[in-house]
Amino acid sequence: MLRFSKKVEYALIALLHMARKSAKELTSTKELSDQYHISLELMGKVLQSLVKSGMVKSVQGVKGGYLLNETIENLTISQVVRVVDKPIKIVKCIENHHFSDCGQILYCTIRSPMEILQEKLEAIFEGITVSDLKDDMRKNKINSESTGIG
Amino acid sequence: MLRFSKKVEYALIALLHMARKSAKELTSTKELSDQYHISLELMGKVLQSLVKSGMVKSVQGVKGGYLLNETIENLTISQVVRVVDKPIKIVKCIENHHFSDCGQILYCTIRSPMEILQEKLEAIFEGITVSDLKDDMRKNKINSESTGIG
DNA sequence: TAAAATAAGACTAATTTTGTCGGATTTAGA
DNA sequence: TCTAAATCCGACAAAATTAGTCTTATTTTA
Repeated sequence: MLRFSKKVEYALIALLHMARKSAKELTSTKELSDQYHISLELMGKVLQSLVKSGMVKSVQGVKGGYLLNETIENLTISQVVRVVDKPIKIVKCIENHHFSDCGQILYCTIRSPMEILQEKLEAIFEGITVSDLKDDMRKNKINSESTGIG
Repeated sequence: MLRFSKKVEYALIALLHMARKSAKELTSTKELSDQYHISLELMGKVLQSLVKSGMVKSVQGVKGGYLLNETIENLTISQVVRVVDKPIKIVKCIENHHFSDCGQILYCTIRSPMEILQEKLEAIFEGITVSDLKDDMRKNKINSESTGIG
């Protein structure tokens, strides 16, 4: 229906992988690339954007690698998507108010409701942390349903 | 962050347009194409898939056109997306259980949580009808937040 | 019969996503 | 000090998806 990019998948896999290690243990690009069959270069780039965003720290040189800089409870899916992809909107016309992309005012019959939908989606992505992924989210499922957060 | 295809946009615009007319008044492809600056052929194709799905009826020949077949309260965004796009999943590996696309079992560290996320997203799309779009969803916003439906 | 409309499939173009390549920098260890 | 293994980074290329076009057929009103 709507799909995450590979970059997002790879980022989540990498973060989860690191989260499952001890706090000081490094993870290399090659290790992730081998274990999950991901292109070394692509995996590297994704990790580099995670570094830029401050989510992970890098250690350069031989025996270098990456480690989490944040507690995984603080890392939301929303942040990850924003960091490795562009912060794309559900429809183009709500992106930076590009009215020029709309044929005319009437085109925007759906604009306002789409903005609200966008907020709802973001609320979901902000409500899920990497920690939830680690726990498989299952044990939180009933709870989140009853609270209406998801 | 995640984007609807143009087809989905066009379908929603078309359905909304029809919903704002009287029940028996026809809407032609040209009318929509002109008013919203949408390619005639593309708009036509989208309308044809709406017909196939039973959401709208078509009347052929001169003075033909389309009209809603369902009450807009019954038409959810989820249905519209499924009809004009493929029912794409948030990650590929939960689509028809294509395990072959996963490098290995461990690749799927994120599979199970993604399935749950998928369910949450679908719940949102199923919770919004074309009728909500017509009403601009604003008046329903506070209500839906408190009920947790959105 | 002509014109205006839907129906439908094949094809092309544009865009986005995904992956590759080449080289630069950093650093541990022999 | 040299080498190897790692991060870093930008440009490029390939693949996949999306968007749009073209052509032709069919339907139906006037």
